[in-house]
Amino acid sequence: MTSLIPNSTCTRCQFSPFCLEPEGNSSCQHSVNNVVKQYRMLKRKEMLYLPKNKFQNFYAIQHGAVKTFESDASGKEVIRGFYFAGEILGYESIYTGRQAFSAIALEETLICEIPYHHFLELLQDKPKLQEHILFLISQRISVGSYLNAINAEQRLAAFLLDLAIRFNSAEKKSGMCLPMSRQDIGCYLRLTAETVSRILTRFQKNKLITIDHKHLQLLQPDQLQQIADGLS
Amino acid sequence: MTSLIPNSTCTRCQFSPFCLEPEGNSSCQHSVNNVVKQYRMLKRKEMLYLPKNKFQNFYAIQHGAVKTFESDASGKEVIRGFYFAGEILGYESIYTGRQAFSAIALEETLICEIPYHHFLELLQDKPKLQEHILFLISQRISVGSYLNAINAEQRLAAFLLDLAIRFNSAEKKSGMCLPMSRQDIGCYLRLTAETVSRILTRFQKNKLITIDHKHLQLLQPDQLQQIADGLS
DNA sequence: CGCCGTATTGAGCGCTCTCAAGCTAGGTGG
DNA sequence: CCACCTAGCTTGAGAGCGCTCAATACGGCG
Repeated sequence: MTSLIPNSTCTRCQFSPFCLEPEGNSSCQHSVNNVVKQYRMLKRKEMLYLPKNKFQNFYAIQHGAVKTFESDASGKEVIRGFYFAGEILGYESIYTGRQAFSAIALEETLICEIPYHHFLELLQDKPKLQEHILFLISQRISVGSYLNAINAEQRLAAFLLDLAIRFNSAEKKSGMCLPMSRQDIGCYLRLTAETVSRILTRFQKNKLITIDHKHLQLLQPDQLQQIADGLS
Repeated sequence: MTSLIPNSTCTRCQFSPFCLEPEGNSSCQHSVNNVVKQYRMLKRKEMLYLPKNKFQNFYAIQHGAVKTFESDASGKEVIRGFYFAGEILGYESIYTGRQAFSAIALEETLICEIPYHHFLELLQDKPKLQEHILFLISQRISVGSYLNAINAEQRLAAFLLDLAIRFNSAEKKSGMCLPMSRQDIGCYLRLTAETVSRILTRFQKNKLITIDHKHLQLLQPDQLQQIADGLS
């Protein structure tokens, strides 16, 4: 079992209560709870896992980005989620015991691998942590609730706002670098890449954002929120 | 704290591991774990809780049906979920500590009220139950994944199949009685009531189902599955 | 019986998709 | 350094699905 070396990402990782001592100083000794079995560095487009694989690990993203997807019966790719630094993959696979989807790195990505059985043992030892995992999975249920919005502008505006929240604040000011393609965004939002492109262009014309290939900056988040809420 | 009187629904309730003894006989003594604080009988259209209410309880449905919904910024009702006998409400509210939505009975409904803090205490006492709650919440994440399907027929076919699975098997053979309106189905599936009605009529013409007001029977579930999968 | 909420059915329109044609950026090789 | 290539992105034109609006039918209940 690899010792965890806490770093700047760890402090904003959803799993930090499981890895780090509550009183841990930021000069970062090894973690007390060795829940991380190993690290994995993934190159762009490298698979993290395949569907039907046995579910054995949670994966925490240290840096980088991952998408999960499946192919529907007619072969079309459906994106189920994007995951960024500090976020956890795996919750949705607990109940089947199998990976529900495929997961692939969108850019160079460092992953902490956390065996589920280690994790359960930790919960047994420290029942106080139970509440935290229930908190996290509860949160996961609401991810992407904006996908239900009726029209394309609403969904895309909500998606951009969601990204801004999930990226770290430094990136928010100067602009974010989207790790996924227009196609990916479209698959996630049930739109075509063309529609995504058209609406991004429209948002830019209306001075709501600047978009230059993968570089995105939100100029008027409040206005985007209005659109997301269906108020304009 | 009201003693739980296990009945036929309890055995197929998602929370039975928390209420009933593993070795419990079916002649049904009182439960050993008194997690149920009280029962509540709701009339049709009676509210179970309001949004922003403090999250304090899980609710298990003994019989009946409940819908959760919210009103978007422009005032339109958005249905977030339907819940039937044996299912649990509340998972999505753990992380905010507030009810995310409104919940209302669709028909006469009997509810078991399970205080969250009692529930957590039980988990501390019996850590083996941890795995079960993780299992259940994990399952909850995938509910309604068919909402992402592109077209109306796919979503509605998937919805009907989902209902058939969640209704008990006796009802499946003879047909199910839909507790919700066309409008509700539409709100849930991002369709208008008119579109729901038209497609149900089309399914009936094609001998996939019989539909007579609230009485629904699936004649060709396999064919519906094909439609849900986008294969026809 | 009459009322009212719900469901059905029809006609026309608009949003988003499809298909197709450029365009851009980045990489490769001469 | 530039010509070429490719993948991804943008932009346009036309088509179709599902929405809107409206009229009608149905059923439960007083």
